[in-house]
Amino acid sequence: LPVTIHEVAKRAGVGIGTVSSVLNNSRPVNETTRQKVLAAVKDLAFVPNPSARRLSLGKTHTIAVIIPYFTIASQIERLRGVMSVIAESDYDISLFAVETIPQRNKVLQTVPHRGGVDGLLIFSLNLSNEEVRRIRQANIPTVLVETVHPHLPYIFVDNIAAAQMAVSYLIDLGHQKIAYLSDHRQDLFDSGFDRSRYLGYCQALEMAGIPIRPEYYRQAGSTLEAHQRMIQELLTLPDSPTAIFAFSDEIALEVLEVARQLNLTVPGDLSVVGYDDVEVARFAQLTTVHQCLFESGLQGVEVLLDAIDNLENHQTNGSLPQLQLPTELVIRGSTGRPIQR
Amino acid sequence: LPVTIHEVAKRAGVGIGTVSSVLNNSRPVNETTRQKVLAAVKDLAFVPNPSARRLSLGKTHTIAVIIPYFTIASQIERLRGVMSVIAESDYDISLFAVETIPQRNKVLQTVPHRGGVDGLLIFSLNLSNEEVRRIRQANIPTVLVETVHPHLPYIFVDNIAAAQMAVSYLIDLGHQKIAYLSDHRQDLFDSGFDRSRYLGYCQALEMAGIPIRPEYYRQAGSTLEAHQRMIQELLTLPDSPTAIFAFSDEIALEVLEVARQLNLTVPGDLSVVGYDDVEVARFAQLTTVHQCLFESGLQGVEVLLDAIDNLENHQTNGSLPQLQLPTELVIRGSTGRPIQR
DNA sequence: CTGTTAGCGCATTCAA
DNA sequence: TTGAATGCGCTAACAG
Repeated sequence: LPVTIHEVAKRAGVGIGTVSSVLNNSRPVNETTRQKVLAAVKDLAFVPNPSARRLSLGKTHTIAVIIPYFTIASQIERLRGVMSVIAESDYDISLFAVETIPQRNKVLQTVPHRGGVDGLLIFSLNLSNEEVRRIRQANIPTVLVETVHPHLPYIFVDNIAAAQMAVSYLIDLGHQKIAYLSDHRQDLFDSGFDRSRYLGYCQALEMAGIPIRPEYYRQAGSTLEAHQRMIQELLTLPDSPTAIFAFSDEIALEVLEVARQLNLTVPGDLSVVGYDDVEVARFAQLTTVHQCLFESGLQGVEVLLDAIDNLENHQTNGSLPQLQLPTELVIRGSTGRPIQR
Repeated sequence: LPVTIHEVAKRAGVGIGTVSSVLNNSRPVNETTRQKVLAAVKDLAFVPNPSARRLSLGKTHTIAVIIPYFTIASQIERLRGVMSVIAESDYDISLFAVETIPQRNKVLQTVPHRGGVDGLLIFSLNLSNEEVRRIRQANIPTVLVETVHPHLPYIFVDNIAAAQMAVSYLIDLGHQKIAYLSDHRQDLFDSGFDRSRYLGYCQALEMAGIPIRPEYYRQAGSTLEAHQRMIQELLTLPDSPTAIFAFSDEIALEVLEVARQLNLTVPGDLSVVGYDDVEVARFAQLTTVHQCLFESGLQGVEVLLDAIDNLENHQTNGSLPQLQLPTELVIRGSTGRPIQR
């Protein structure tokens, strides 16, 4: 039932080569015959078969996007950045969300080798050297977003510096008792963000000569209830913190919620800093670390599409694009000077 | 550089037909030669070229998912449902997020006709009869999720009934002054949810003999600030409502926030009901309408994959699967009897 | 049981 | 400027 290039050619009274030429502007065509072809194409509502094009051209016009932590708002924002440039290109997105370790491994083993895509965009996954070796061997352009590897292009945000900036700000406000709230749920794939941010937290404390107190480092519970309980414990410690630096806005908002339940005023009794600057953060008056989420996805595809072009043109660009995106501390109402009690 | 089936055949000392047979179990193969082929495949790390398979089979093994309102948590949850079954199948997902009307129209015109996918899953978009006609003419299996059309299969939630249930619950609690908070941001594509839920709200009031007061119907602002101001206006009305039924959990949470700023107690001064039952709703103790988000996506693909199979086997299943998923009112701490002042 | 051949629909080279 | 022929890599029908 689907109409092919042959039927168009017959209808226009030309050869299939001419039809192809008209459709792709691949060679000059006499204006008269050109119009005949166009008319036939329109009459028959002809659309070239993508599978045939792909086989003939050796190009899929598709990129794979591999995303863990798919439910997290920040990931979606990155993906939106990707889609914003893809929508304007002639590429499609093939989506692979990974939610478990086995799934992660399976996707990473198969997708790069199946030849179903022209390029790979990998979000937030720490790749082993072996995995990177196999990807490079598969000779498929690949760009990392929100994760790094020395042998691959990446778009990255300096989590350590950002965390340090946030905590230093709290210290400058006069806080000495600052806790760090991690979220081990987000570290299912050992992405290392949590470690990086904790490192930045420690560095800031050290620079200020403030000792690091183990009871001020807390991992999130896996259930909402466990999580809430953990926050309560932290806030009702004998020597409870006056400020909290949270792994994410989501966690920070939970802290605000628990603080309310405990009748703690914010920022009077407790200052809270989040991370990500998702939309609700603004509404909740949450001081937070803004990172260029949309932008990171956008830049990621752009680097990837460039890499694909370069591969086609056999341009072996020597240096890998490894970009670092800036972060910014957005100061709102959830932080202030500590009140001495 | 990529290895083809011919090289495998040569290496195994057999014909390409045999290699194909082994790989696809398409016909019986002698166990000895079978092992030889498998060995060659492994040695050469052969992976069949998907483009070639697609062309030969006339099947892309890909489904398109068209999604508006991509940033909304409920959409992501539906998409997760889709991916959960796709991950276990041999299909891939091609993602089309639409954020503007022109984009919506372009995607709806091109994607069904390009032949790049075996099926279409369309979320939350009201299709015109003309658009449906063209889709059916393209003869590509299509399933609607969270929207309906008489001539297409769909997975749907009865918004009217759900809203009516929620508002009736508030009335049963003793509320008479109940407001409905819409979100016109979500209605960029005229999806009609807003209208449906307002209709259910009106029906519940009418059934209870409560007059509908226009000042109790509010549209959300486009900016967060405008939105907040609108909520404030509503809550500080001379004869302000004692209960609010919100279009979504996101809006309901904003109401809770504003109520706090106005020193209104919940549920003492104000009862709030949301819609969607997203994860944070549980944490915020929000009474809300739970709908089967994950499930709706899951069922959507299953119906779609069935439709694709039926198309291949020329089984013209007479009746269109048009399923309605149940909703449930989840009662938490944000609702209670009104306090007479 | 297995090798060979003929498409799948298109882009592109080679003649004309 | 254009038509005809070749190949992309694979599946499936055909013939042995």
